Amino acid sequence: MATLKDVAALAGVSVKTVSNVVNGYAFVKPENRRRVEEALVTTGYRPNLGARNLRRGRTGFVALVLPELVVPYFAELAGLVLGAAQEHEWNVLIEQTLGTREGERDTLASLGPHMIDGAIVSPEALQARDFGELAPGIPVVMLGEHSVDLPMDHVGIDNVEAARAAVAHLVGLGRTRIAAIGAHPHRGTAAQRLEGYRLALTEAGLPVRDELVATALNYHRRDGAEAMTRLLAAAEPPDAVFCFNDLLAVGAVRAAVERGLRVPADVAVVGFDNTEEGAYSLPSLTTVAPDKAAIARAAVDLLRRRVEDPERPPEHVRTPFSLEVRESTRGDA
Amino acid sequence: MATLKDVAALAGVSVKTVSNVVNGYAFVKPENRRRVEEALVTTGYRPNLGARNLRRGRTGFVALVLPELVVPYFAELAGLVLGAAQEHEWNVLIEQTLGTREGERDTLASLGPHMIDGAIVSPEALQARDFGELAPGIPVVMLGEHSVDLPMDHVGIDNVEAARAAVAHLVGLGRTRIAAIGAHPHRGTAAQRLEGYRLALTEAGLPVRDELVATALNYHRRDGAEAMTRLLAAAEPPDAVFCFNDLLAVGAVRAAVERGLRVPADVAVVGFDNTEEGAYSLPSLTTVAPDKAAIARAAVDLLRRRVEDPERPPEHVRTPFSLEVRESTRGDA
DNA sequence: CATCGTTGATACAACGTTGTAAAGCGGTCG
DNA sequence: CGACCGCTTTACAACGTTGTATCAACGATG
Repeated sequence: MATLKDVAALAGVSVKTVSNVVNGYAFVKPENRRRVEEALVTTGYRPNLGARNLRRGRTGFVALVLPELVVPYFAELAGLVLGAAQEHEWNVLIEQTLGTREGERDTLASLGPHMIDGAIVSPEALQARDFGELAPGIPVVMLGEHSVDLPMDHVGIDNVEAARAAVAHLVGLGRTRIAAIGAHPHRGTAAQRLEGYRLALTEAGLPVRDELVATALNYHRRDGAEAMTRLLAAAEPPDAVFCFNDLLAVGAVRAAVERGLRVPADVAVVGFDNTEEGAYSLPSLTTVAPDKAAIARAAVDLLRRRVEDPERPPEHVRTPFSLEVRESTRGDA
Repeated sequence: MATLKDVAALAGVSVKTVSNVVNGYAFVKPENRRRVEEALVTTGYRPNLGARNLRRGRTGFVALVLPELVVPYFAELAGLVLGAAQEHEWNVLIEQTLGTREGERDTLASLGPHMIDGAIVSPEALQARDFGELAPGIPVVMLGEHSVDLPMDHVGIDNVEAARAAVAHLVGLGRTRIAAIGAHPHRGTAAQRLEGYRLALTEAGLPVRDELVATALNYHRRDGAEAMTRLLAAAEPPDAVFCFNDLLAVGAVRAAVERGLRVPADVAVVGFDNTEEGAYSLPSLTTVAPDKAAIARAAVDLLRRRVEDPERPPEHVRTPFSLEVRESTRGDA
């Protein structure tokens, strides 16, 4: 591997002059610049980023900390963050926490204060406030969970509003026994979506029944199917279900169909996340569609600004969402 | 951020002694060791990996280069590679090439010979042999494409055999007009799966008809739907389809259903990759199931061995696969 | 008692890069 | 003609870590 020293020797100049050429320093005699550039090519020089970063104090790496890549929402988001980071010449280190508190702690602890310039974190089990302690001094942007009182940068949609819109849509279809799947004891976003659900019901003059709220400890397809099965076993089963993510919805649809029900005729289903999978499933899923590209862009941008100025006041960015109405709530499925 | 120097000052020993304690060097007086360990805790010392790696020549990073994370197969695989790498104390840097030749070139070039100890690459557009030129000296393990003549480590299933098994299954159901979706001018795996398809047909005494082989330039759901639509528009439409991945299969199923056909009664569908999505779709997908965990483990393991001994002869690891039979080819959907 | 090996600690250099300070050069101005 | 300025280049130190060499103290061995 060629180093600056090798290039300098070949071009007959000092190491620093080569460094200057590489970094675009203005005052280099054209003759020398030419010679150096030639030497750069013939040696195939590539800067040693480790050394450069040691000197500069920046590493050029950001961590993206998320629960699991098998969840399409996170996979899609990760892809977009990768793209957005690339534009800022950042490399992205993806860490999976598997949603456990330990996983999230270990990840942040082992990441260390050195190898990354900052982190974009999608917390699940871990309380947001833990991050300040675990990763002191590391610029962190939070995704998803919305806790205005915390002094951290944050990007996300208005979960209460989004859930409300989704349930209002079901109300508009004339459904009266509307269930929710995805309640969770510790997840902030779950609490918010549940609140939106309750709000929408109350506004429509419908009762909020506890037996129509199903808990899901994970947000996988299996959990959606299990929750739906429980709901359908009740004396008065729901005629509509609002699921807190698309995977739960896919599982719920499958469970309903396996019991011989028609979607949406017998039970309408709404998901959340607008994953591609939901657009092609049978029936295709009506879903809350957050602007994932906007989230990715905002997160990377926020992180960049935070790295540049650690003292700036924390910012909360609300990204837009829309409701994508498809077959799972439309008549013509 | 505390450095070795700070810890040394606090403990009243030299920097090197602290380094020795940190690295588990045996001969340190118990008294000093105690003092150092205490100082390590109170300062909250974390090693600067950049500096350590600069010195050691290893970085502790591996790159995972793949087309796109929105493709569930790659997302699932990435998750497994992350886990396997963690066991070897490697951090994983995920790079998306978007399947373009430029993307793959740029990625490898920019990764540089310095920041990573090695790379696990799932090539798509790029020819395998280009890698030797682009990333000279970087240990690389290839995934998926199987080209025995290349002197590189490689992990993958036997694509010809797998495709043959899938098509043989359709033959066994009594289907006679079996189509294939996913032919591709440049992809090695596509060629192999096509070969397996042809083999199975020939073995069954069925003709191989060109009009039943549909090309797909990408392997997304949309491409599967489009290809299926083309196939169904023919004078004699197929009664079964073998798709080269699950996404194509999902799209194909959707297109068939939209035209009023029943799956599998009118047309049976087989996918490839055994993504979770296919297990929950309606109907659930019969699919070729590669052992993804085995692939991930083998790839990381191969890379570790290659890093340790760059001179060892290249190895080709065949991982097992099975055929997961589900509703899309079974009667009871 | 000289020699040796073991245990324990340290100084120094080096990894490859870049910021700082400074110096060499030529020209212009007072 | 000396001072000063702008351009160009360089030597040096430093980022934080670890390998090598060295040194000191000590007990055991010949």
